[in-house]
Amino acid sequence: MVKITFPDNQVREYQEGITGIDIAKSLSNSLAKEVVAVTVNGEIWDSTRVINTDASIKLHKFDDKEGKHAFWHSSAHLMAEALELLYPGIRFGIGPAIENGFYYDVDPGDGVVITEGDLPKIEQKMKELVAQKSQYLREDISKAEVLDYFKKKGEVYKVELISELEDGTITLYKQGNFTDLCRGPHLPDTGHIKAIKLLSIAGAYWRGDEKRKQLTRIYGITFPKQAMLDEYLELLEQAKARDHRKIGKELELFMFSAKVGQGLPLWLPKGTALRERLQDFLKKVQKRYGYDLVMTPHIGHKDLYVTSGHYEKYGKDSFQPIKTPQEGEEFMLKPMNCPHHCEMYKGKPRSYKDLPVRFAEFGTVYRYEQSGELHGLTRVRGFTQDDAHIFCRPDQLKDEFKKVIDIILYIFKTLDFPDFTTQVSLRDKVNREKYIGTDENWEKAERAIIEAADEKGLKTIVEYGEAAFYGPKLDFMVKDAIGRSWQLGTIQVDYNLPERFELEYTGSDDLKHRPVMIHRAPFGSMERFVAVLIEHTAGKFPLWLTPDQAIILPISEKYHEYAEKVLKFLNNYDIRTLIDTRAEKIGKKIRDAELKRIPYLVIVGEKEAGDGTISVRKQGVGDQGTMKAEEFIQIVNKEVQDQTAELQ
RNA sequence: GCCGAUGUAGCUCAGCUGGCCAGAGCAGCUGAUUUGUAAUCAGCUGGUCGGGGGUUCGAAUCCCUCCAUCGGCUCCA
Repeated sequence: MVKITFPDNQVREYQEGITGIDIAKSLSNSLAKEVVAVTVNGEIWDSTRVINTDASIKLHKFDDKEGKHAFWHSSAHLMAEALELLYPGIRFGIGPAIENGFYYDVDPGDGVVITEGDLPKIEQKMKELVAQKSQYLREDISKAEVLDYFKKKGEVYKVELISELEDGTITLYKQGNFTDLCRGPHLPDTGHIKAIKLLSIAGAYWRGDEKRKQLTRIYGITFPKQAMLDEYLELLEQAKARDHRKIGKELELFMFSAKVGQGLPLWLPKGTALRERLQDFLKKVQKRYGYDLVMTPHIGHKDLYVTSGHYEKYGKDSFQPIKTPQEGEEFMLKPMNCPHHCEMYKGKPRSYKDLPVRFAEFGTVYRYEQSGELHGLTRVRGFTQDDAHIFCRPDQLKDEFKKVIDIILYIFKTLDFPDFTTQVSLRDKVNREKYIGTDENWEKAERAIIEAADEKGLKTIVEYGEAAFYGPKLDFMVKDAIGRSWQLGTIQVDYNLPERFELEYTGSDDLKHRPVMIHRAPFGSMERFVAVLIEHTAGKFPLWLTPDQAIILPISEKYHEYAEKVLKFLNNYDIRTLIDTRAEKIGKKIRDAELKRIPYLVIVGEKEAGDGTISVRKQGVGDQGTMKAEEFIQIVNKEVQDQTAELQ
């Protein structure tokens, strides 16, 4: 007998040779049908693998992370089996489970191209294989034998992978006629995979190396129930409907022009109004936190970036320098604001009493992003950072860091991003040559960040090796309304630039000291943030931010005069109001205003003109009844105040 | 930059196994209607079929090339 300990510490005895599935069966038959994997003493196993010792276990269904992983990984194998049947001679790279589904990188062979049009056919073949309910069989085989097997098959990618594994036994999984190198775990059989959707196809370099062969990556997702797939596809539809590129066009917020150049956003009047309002908001917050607003030009002398080190690191891949016609002096489009700010810091002698110095700038920068990487407003070649650089004494670092965290938390709160995660990026534990600065400084900075985050109650993930070469950082990822994560704000400690620019302050000891720099951008960039805000709100911006707060809809031309009066009145009270005087029926005007996501629709007709009132309709909600314009102004002001409460 | 796909009116899309003057809906304009909470009716305007080159008697349709967009890869100060 073996003793099996369950997650709730309950212990039961079973026969030796029992499997996860058997244990599940002993609890309930329905559970047994759903179990896809089992954690045994901390290791994830197939639910069909025999347990011969005492063990603590946890059963996994599709609804937990481990279960999904096994499910999708098995699905990747299933797809591979289908591909091998459809494309004889196909070679396989890797086929992992990912956050939403799985993919497999394949080399279809010379001259063979798999396109999206082929996906239904592959899906169909997978469904046929599901019907066969082939078991996933685990085998331990010696490395030499496995190598031999894959070599004979001509699986060059697998051979490469196996060669790098340690000697000894290697596990293979086999289902039907398909055998793959794999650690597992896998489903008991293919019959579990009830719903299949292959989503897209893309090129992917073998082992992520652009110098190596580009394989074909096929993305798919599967579920144990058709209804779950339908739900997932529905979510994708929703995401599509929220696409900031689509909404940005519809609401006339921004546009692109091939003639102006790719990746160079043009902010239309409505988008500009939105962005200006966001910037005003930030300016106000930053002013309160002791920032000084500065402005610097869009270009800078090449030497500036040679000094900062950026020229060496990024110069080759940037927009190339422009030259003055007479002297041939080289200037670069500003790729970041910090070097300018460093020069401003150097503009006069600084005393320890002056620190921290905080320079904030909505600085527009230009970076040569690879053409394939451009994406709406989230990845562009010209963008405006909500940038600031704090120059402080080392002893002020932690406090300054905490203040920046405060700003970011406040911004997230005001803009209604309640759900976010943070990541502390530290030096690599082993490989330390790539970092500049002394060990002492690094340790100080890393400790400052961790403590600051901790004291602010942030739950952080710590990632080693993710720090920038010049210092550790703290990144903020927000979750949007439909659960997607977006990387936004960042706070970075920098020992590099103060060194390179030889920044100094005079200490109380009358000696020269080197300040520490903090780079921080709560939004990252205005472009990126507006994109995230659009996707988060689906274009229904909060009242205080939205370009147009209300629109007056006269029932007919007869009430235009009264409507104009109301318009003037509302605008006088700073309610951003439009009017729709088209010869359309009220239903049409309402529809169009709703589609434009205008928060309040003000309807005026005979009744309202008669007794000097307005009829208010709230976007997405409906009729709010009749009231005096004064009353409406109060409602709007109250809502704006509530949304920006702590700002007052 | 790489792989694959796409590019037809301001927008969404049809036509694309080569062949009557390239179509529809919405938007726009004009007129009628004077309207009560998500699309009033009629008429009209509008297109170098992404640009260039080629094949052909004939190209939106086939080929080449460039540009842009989309999905990924790589990159991201």
